[in-house]
Amino acid sequence: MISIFADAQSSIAQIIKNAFAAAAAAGELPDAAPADFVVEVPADTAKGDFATNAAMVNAKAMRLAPVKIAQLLSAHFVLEGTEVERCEIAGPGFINFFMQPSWFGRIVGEVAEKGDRYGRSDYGKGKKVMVEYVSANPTGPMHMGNARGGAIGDVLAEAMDWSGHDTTREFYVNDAGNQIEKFGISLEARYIQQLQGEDAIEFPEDAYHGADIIEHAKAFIEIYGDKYLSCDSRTRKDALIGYALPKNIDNLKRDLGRYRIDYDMWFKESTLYPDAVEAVLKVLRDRGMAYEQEGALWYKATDFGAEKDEVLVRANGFPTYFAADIAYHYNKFAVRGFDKVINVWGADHHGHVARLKGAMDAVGLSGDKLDIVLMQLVRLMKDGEPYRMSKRSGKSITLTDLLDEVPLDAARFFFIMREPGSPLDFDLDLAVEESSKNPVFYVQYAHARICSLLKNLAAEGISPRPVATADFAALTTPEERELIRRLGQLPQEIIAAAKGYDPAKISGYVSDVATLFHKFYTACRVKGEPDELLYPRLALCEATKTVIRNCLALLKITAPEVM
RNA sequence: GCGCCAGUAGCUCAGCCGGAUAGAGCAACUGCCUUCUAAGCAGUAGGCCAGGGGUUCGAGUCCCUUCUGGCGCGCCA
Repeated sequence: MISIFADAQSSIAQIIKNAFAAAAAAGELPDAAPADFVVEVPADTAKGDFATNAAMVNAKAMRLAPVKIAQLLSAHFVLEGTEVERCEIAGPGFINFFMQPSWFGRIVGEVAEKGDRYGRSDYGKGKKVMVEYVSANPTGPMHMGNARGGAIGDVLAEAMDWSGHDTTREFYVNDAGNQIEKFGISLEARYIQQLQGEDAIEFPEDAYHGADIIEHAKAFIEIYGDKYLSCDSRTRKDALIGYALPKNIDNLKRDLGRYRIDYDMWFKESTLYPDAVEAVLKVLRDRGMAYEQEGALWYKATDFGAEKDEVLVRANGFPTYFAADIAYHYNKFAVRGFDKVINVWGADHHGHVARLKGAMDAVGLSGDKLDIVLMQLVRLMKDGEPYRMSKRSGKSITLTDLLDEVPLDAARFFFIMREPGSPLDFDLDLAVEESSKNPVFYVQYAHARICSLLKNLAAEGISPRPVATADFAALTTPEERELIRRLGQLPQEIIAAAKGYDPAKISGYVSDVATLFHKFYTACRVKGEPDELLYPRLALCEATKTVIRNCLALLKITAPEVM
């Protein structure tokens, strides 16, 4: 069972199906399987707790007006023994259902009973899932895109975990290949410049211009001096890389840790060389998916619908990034046995999606098990204008800069508020301002308000106590009913976020709960009410607190008791 | 040129498998604190859902097309 709320939906669906069968048996409706219908929460909740379009979707096939079908169906509804109190036909043919008061009481009871675990489900049935995210180049600090990818991937992984998947969080460390060579060239140039002056060597245009490279060179000189000036370039670069790369990786770990991201695995690309890469190339050759041409080894991407083939091994003998990536994903599936792998990538990598999925098919695995969440890049805004980093100074806004200026809770919430596919403008001015306009404060405020209320009542010797389901019948206002109905949906919302790869569902849901609580708080008092009203309301406050806290825990955002 | 994503209120965005009067936040204006936190609530104003065709009982949602914006199409990663 996922939740009492979900049970109600399926039980209503069953009532409708039974009615279709009964109406058919009575010769009132055609004896055919009814078209798929939905049981959902109506936009206007005054219309009912649930609504179905069952009559409307069948109007055409059954050659009857929607309202007529609705009437025939509702005549066959068997509501005895269910928690549906009544139903009515409305609008163009909707059937609306109203639940019994005890149903609302059971939801509050469910939240209280499950506590910290309310929202968890076994929907994923323990399926082995990996979420790989950020995987920033270890050649420098992380940028805003990494910050967004980090929040999205991390919350997605949490949603997977909460919805019953065996979840692994992974960072792929690109510590090999061309960019590391470029890293070495950059460090070498700065090293020589530091010792012999700017003019001693020209700094390559396509090398890394960041100030962090100079810092590394200086620190390296502190330890080794000019010892590596006279040796050959290869030895010098290797020494510099060997010094700076582990430092950078440690910094990545430190910065992400500060951002509340802890990985289960840091997977190094370098461990794929040479064995895993060669092995996967052999698989491709054996399966006839690779061929030699002009001294390079090519992958027959065209066999999988691509416009052109792809190089696996360059004419100079070095494998491409693509070859390593195939080996890496082969490892994820064939070696480590993941049922599903989700990669969070910047939208600028979308050209890579189809060919990597195709390559999984080509090596005899299934590209369908690999899903890529493409995330539009972040655009920095300042004074209402796009803010571009200075190329000359090489300075750009890093994740560390961001966290120095913006509260962590706000940053995490901000980055997942928008669905991954929408571009995100990050307003630097607003970020620096630590504005209370940020929706995260709104949610946290609701939590703090509940805590304060509970504290005040405790001071008067009143503390929450178990309330019999039947006693929740006292909660009759629309504000109370709407809040409870929404609380009941948490498990499904988390499943929806996991299923749709959309962390924004969680932030949207918890904002909704906060709104409904604030409305309830304005409309209904707790303190000073007679016991038969006070205790059910107190239980509702407790349940709301639990739901908000659980959502914030999932988002890795703090739930303050006082604001 | 080809491909992917997007275009909804002044701004930033929701809108689930096609359904009931198109929603929220910010900005503007008006109310609500002698009673549990006003970082809140209620209300007013603001819309040719980019344009045009089509499918349907019904389209912001599906199909075609045009326009606009972002990104991608390396023996880069």
